[in-house]
Amino acid sequence: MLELAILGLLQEAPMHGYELRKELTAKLGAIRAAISYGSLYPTLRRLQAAGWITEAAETPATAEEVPALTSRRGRVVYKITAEGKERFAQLIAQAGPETYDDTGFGVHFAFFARTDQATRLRILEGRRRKIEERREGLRDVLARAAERLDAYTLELQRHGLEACEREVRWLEELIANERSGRAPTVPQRGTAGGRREETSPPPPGESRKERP
Amino acid sequence: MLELAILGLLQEAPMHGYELRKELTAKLGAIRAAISYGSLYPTLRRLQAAGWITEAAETPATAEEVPALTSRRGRVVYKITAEGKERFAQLIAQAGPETYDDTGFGVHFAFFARTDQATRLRILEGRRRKIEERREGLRDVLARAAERLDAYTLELQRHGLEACEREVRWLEELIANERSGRAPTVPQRGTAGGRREETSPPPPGESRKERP
DNA sequence: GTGCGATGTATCGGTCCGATACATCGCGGC
DNA sequence: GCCGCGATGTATCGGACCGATACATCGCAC
Repeated sequence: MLELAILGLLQEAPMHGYELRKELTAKLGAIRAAISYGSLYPTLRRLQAAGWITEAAETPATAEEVPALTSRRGRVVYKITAEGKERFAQLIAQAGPETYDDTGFGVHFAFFARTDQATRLRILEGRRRKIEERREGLRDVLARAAERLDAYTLELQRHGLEACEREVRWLEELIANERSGRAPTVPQRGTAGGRREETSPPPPGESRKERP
Repeated sequence: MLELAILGLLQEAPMHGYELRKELTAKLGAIRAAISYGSLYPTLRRLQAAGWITEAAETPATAEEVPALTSRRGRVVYKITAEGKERFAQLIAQAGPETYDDTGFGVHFAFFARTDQATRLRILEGRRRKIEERREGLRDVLARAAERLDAYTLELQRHGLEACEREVRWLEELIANERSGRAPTVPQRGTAGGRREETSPPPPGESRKERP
């Protein structure tokens, strides 16, 4: 999952680790907490070893002045390669079971602007199916095992059930939107946000802006 | 987290691994997918090594008949020890930062019936604070970086923001409930569920049923 | 009588996290 | 002048947890 996210971000611009983490946090903030360096750096190394990204160290021109001590560890800028772009396209198009769990779906969704419509639809429907299953599981527990559970556990289930129902509705709207027409904007429900009155969503036709 | 959940469940009744997993899934189904055996069994072993639980193998009386082949691996029933109960009480009362993330909060909440009111309040408020921070982060992104993001990413943030606002409201109600009176039941919003019209929530006074 | 789904225990490789360490840079306060 | 301090920046280590996999038993439907 991290691999996909990094490849996707580096496709927009070359970046160094710290920057990458900030962008990742901004893009995925809705679905997960900030990514840890303990995952980020090893993954970068892995991607580099596989040849999906390359490293372009920022040596400040006059480097041979300071031989060994202090060692001047400049920022390391990472850049996606042609193979990396292929890899990203492959990862974004193929949908395994992990594509539909909370994190996997979130990451895929965050890169929907670079995903073709058929895949978008497939992923949205897969996610809906998964949430519907979770919802049914919760309903079963609530209907069949309610007397075995204490009031707090019950309230937790009720809250979870409501969240499932809400997400299914959200997905329904997105799917309907996707099928006929474009633009992911779900009709304003008056509630959250406040801003974005007329922010006309530019038709996100497939994946414009292929080259940097 | 798994450690806490296992200790909590075993406090209600001795169980073997498979059963434990099912109960875990029923109790925590609202917050996370089914727990993996790849986590469960190693954790059981760890708890056993620490002395929090003991193993009571179900050897069917006539065991010496079959010496080595087929080896008859009966179900292994786990039982919590006195030290384990202490450990549980300690874990449930102390709240580190991990207590407020999605999984940690869910597990703690699921055992609120065995938690004293002061701790319940502390955890609910900590959780609220954390969600409020996440909410502010999302609002910032939406307000300040909206034009940098594509329509799909924006919609993801909007959905996440709404979920945050909803959870804060839920927590507010629980906190208010907790402060004055008892019973975690949030006033019915007509939506989800359908059942539970008059299911009078039995006053879950602190932790009744201490001994099995 | 035989296959097949539920029950049941267990391991292995891999992903990701949290804590920790350490170095540089700009800026405000004394 | 210089000192601390928060932001920037790279990096590792141990541990928690997952997904795939393997294997064995039991009951029952066909």
